[in-house]
Amino acid sequence: MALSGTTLPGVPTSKPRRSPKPPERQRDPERTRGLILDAAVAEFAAHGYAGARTSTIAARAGVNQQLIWYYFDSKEGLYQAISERWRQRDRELVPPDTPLPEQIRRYALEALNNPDGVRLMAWGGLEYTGPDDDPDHAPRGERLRHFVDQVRAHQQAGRLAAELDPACLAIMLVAAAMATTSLPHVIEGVCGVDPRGAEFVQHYADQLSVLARLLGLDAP
Amino acid sequence: MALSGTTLPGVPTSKPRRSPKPPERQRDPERTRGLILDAAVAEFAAHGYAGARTSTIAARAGVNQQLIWYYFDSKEGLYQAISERWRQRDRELVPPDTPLPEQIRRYALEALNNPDGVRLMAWGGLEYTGPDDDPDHAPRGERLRHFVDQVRAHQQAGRLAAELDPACLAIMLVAAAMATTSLPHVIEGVCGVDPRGAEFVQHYADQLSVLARLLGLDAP
DNA sequence: ACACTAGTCAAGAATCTACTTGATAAGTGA
DNA sequence: TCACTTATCAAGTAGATTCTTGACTAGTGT
Repeated sequence: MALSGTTLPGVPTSKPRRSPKPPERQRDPERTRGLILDAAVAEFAAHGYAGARTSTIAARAGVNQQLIWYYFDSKEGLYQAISERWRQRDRELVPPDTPLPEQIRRYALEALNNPDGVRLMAWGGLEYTGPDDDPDHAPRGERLRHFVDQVRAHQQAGRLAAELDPACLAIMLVAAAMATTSLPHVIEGVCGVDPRGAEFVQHYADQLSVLARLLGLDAP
Repeated sequence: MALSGTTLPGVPTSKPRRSPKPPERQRDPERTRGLILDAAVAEFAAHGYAGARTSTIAARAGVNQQLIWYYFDSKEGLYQAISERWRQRDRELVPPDTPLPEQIRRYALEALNNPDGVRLMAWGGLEYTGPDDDPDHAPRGERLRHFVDQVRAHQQAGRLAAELDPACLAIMLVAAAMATTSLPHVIEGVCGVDPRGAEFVQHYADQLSVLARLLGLDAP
């Protein structure tokens, strides 16, 4: 693949085909990488993988498009890189000893605090093909199993109805917590409000913690 | 734009550039339209609007690509057409006088009976920009408001906790009902089962109706 | 000083993809 | 039977999009 000229053999073109002043930026690889990653998060969150455009990412980052390939090899590589970074940031999301209704409430509030992250998670579900292509699979599973364990503990303590499968309940709560992001069309249709506005999201998050309490998920 | 040849002027090429036998199918416009629509539903459901390819749709339908433009004008027109058809099919989904836990259960079972429809709804949420670009907006709102009314009736009859906002609860339930479709990566991560398999979907749907009953949404 | 590497860029190649064009066969009505 | 419309097809075109090439420049070690 490393052949020099593709069509014409090596005519040593010495014409000065360069504009006189390419004002190159101050070099800072770490910063450049970060700019691209930030722009990529925004773009992938907004349009999903298929809808995202590398040209838009480069423009948003204010760098030359080629740097995407220099740093990340491909669009796919860039996508992997942002979920990698995601995993690291996501660890200190909610202290695990927080009461469950409050944990749930905070998850729902992520729609305000971290809309891109929630959208990435939602896109991930629709674009999901199987655990093998999902770099975030194992860590996410672990995080959520801990949540399920807490639900189960409440059940074993007799606060939550015995008929409920803790894992299913956890999934329902997570899905419900993401609704302001994943189902804005439904919400706007039924309530007529801006489903991503602070007012509604806060109200909705409160309601979700009420639901959790009604089910018996509050502290003993 | 309607100039004939772009690069070369009109040389009346009379060369027989046609293969001898294009074995044309039996003509049946209604059927052809239907084939395209079916293929489009599958493709849009699988990859979303941006990820869908008109060439794939035509191939899946077994027709010439051009027929998409002949019948639907554009990719966008085709997309509108499938949501139009959707609206009609969706009417007789669940009889409105069914008890709420059972309604919810059936919604969750749509993941098995009509996976493409559920996925289209999920894509719609992420691709949603506002009510104006959403042809399904008004009818969906109406359908769901009716559901909310039923929830409210239970509340006014004193069976559902007064603190809960019926609209929010309805949204939570709908979001939860879609989880096997919208969050397969989460489910597989936490349960380790195939989130779209019949076994899990049925279990999950049952659990959802249990939840509805626990909240007081069963018949008086 | 100076060679060497890593970071940046402009320009384009290769490929994809929605959409067009023009031809032609199948139906249709007089 | 014959003009005319409708449905279908093969072969494009235009423009977008991912990725490559080759040149150039700012740092870095010696």
